[in-house]
Amino acid sequence: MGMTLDEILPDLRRQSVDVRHAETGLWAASMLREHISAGQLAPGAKLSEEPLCEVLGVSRNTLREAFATLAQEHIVTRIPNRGVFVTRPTADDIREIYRVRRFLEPAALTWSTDAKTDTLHAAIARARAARTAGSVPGMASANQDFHAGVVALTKSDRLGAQMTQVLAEMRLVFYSMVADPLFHAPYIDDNADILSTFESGERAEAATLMVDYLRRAETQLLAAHARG
Amino acid sequence: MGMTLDEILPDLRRQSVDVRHAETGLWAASMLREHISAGQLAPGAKLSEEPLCEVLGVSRNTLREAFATLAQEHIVTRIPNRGVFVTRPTADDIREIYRVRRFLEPAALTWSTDAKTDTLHAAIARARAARTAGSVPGMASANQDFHAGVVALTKSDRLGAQMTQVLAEMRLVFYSMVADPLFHAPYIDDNADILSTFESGERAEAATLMVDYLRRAETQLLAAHARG
DNA sequence: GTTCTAGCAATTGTTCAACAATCTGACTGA
DNA sequence: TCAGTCAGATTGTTGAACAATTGCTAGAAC
Repeated sequence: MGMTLDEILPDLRRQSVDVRHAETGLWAASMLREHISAGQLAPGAKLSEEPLCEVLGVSRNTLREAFATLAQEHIVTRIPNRGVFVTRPTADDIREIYRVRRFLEPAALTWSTDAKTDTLHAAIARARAARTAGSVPGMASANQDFHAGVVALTKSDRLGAQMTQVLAEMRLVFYSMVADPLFHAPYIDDNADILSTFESGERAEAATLMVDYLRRAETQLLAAHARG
Repeated sequence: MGMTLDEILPDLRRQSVDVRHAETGLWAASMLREHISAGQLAPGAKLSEEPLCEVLGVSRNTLREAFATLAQEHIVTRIPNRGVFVTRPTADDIREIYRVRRFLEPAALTWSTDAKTDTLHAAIARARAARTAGSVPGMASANQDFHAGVVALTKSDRLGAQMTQVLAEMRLVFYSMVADPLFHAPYIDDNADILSTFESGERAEAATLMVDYLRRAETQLLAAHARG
């Protein structure tokens, strides 16, 4: 973590100057969001204003607009007069994340009017492929796609956005601790079970399975988090 | 709508200068949020930067940070190079609001571990009192308290925040049209039914009643919105 | 009279430079 | 060893400046 921002973020600078006379703040926010989600900016890392302005090629005021956006998404934590840091999730954060998921995902399975499960099947297939290939990031990504897809069944932009946000925080949880590389592996079949139960029309049962799955995952993550 | 900001917002100026060397942007945001929620800034109203800076006693940069916050809450709508306006909810917005509520509220009734219903009873009592007193704002406010209280059963800050946000948008919906003064009156008894069913332990039935209630309310609001 | 266009004024988007407030860390003196 | 204090760095906020965009208006063309 002793690397400078220039070393970590080589290609962050805005290429063309005329990217449009509006939304530079949102552009900067999405840039940072991307790099944080990809793990290039680890939890706890300090985002100093001046170096970041330099790297991004925006002014301090614009950068602060970006910080305001990311802080509201809980991706970044602002400590007054101290600075902005990539959020390092606490045990309470993990509990809150799963609290949200235990309402959102079962609700989607229970009351969604949509039942197009193509993307869900695709996500599971991708997860299985990643498992046989031994790709941990692949499994993690496919797993997130599955659960994002479940909430997408609601057809609600806002619930989808909230889920996206929560899943981004999940990535921070994984980055902030040494998680078991095989964490996702056993859950792939759980997802498949949930999906087939849902497709058979037993929605209440699918929701129950989902709650159960989420409880187990939470417990396991909290244990790993406690270990360090 | 031809009034100037100074006429509408007489007491918005920051009183003491030393309110603390941090969070001025959040302070400005909450100031605007309050006045919008209270209806003193009607949907569609333009929030020009320069006059507002004058009235609030903050700089344009700080005000823009506040705008970024409010825009993310959908309280305010930003049109590039045109300005910031108090959101005027569309029919689609209403549908999205109720889509969110139809997942959040039944989910809270179904899977919340908490069952403390004091605040819910209190809200219903307040609604009834407002009804006999003929106070439309009183009924509206008590009704919102009830439904916010339902989601509060989840004990999740984020779901609570999302509900708060959605209810703020509901206020904008009412402000942006001539709603039937008796809109809330018949729903008070629905709320009471839902609560007693929930307390009897029939959670699934309570959730069903809630979904039904929300569908009826949505339909009625959409009709009113279509009329003008 | 209508439609199109050029150009001007007003407003937003963004940057820059400055200063105030606060934190950090190191140095001091018991 | 341990408080106190003092400079240096960083954040919070401001005001002014300039660039880009929009909307309006006054004519020009038909």
